[in-house]
Amino acid sequence: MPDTPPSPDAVQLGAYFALMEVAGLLRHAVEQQLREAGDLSYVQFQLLARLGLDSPSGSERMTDLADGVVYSRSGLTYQAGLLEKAGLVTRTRSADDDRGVTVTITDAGRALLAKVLPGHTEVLDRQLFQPLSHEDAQALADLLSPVRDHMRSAPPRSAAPRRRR
Amino acid sequence: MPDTPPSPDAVQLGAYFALMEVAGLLRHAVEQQLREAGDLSYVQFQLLARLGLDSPSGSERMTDLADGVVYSRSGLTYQAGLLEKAGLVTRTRSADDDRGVTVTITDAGRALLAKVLPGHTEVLDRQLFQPLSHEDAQALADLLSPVRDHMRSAPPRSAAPRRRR
DNA sequence: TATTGTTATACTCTATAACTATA
DNA sequence: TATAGTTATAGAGTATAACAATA
Repeated sequence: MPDTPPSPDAVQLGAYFALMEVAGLLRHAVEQQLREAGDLSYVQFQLLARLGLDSPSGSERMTDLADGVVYSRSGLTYQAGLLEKAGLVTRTRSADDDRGVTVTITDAGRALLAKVLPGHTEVLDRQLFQPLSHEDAQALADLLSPVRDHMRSAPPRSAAPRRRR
Repeated sequence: MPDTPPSPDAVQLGAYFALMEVAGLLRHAVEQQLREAGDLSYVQFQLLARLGLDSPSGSERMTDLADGVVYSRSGLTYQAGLLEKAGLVTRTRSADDDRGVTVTITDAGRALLAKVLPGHTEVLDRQLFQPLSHEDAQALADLLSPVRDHMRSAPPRSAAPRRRR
């Protein structure tokens, strides 16, 4: 009897393709909504949501913001620059480490987030949650949360010239 | 007692953010592997996989290829052009409809797909499936398949000047 | 008239490498 | 010497609109 092969079988491959297609279609849908409702890209929304919803202080360091958004440092600088130019965040030197930069969401940023969220959740309801019961949503979160934690802790070993954190 | 609100609650929002982050991180990881192993973008891999793995004939019309890959027609033309230039697909006028174009994967395309897949599944094992049991993978596929079907049938109502299909 | 696909074009985004400044 | 962030630059990808050809 052969060992259980380590390579994904049909079920795993199916889960993978379904995951990627759903996420891709969903991202496309919410990106349109965000663009129309607030002239935001999805990445910009992610950054604002992280500052405005996840962070108690509304502030985070550039390096910490990069985690989970998976960007090159220059890409984050670019996006933060756009948000700052739009008045949605500010950038100041970090208090404890003079090399660091602290990004803080502004009132305008919070206002835009609040303005955009209702339509955003509408899209989520229509596109993602309509075929899912509340229990399904819970099950989905329970399945994906450990994966997210695993991925965060096991970043793709790239030949990157520099490492984050 | 209030009705169950239609807007996503904390559980739904958590599922949504987990889904998007996992898919984003995973895409980033597989994109690197595809680029190194076969000089393919993820979209190009999706197109080749659809032709080489899903389609029995190895052929599909441009319009059908656009479904599920969520592109503008011009974007699909661009990607198909790249694949054709690389000798991975051919484009011919469709037999039944002279307006249509049939895209067919070549032997070289199948060979590249075969060359790239082992490393691809390695990344999947390491990044996505390590924290998931086989039953978890099955559950994930079962949860997401109906969502995918729903999304395919309910495309984002865009103000697009033209509609697909 | 509607649909299929291509082209031209402009724009957004991302990554690499070089650079500055601080730890 | 290593880390935080910026800048310059180049390349890939995407969308819009105008277009040609066929149904």
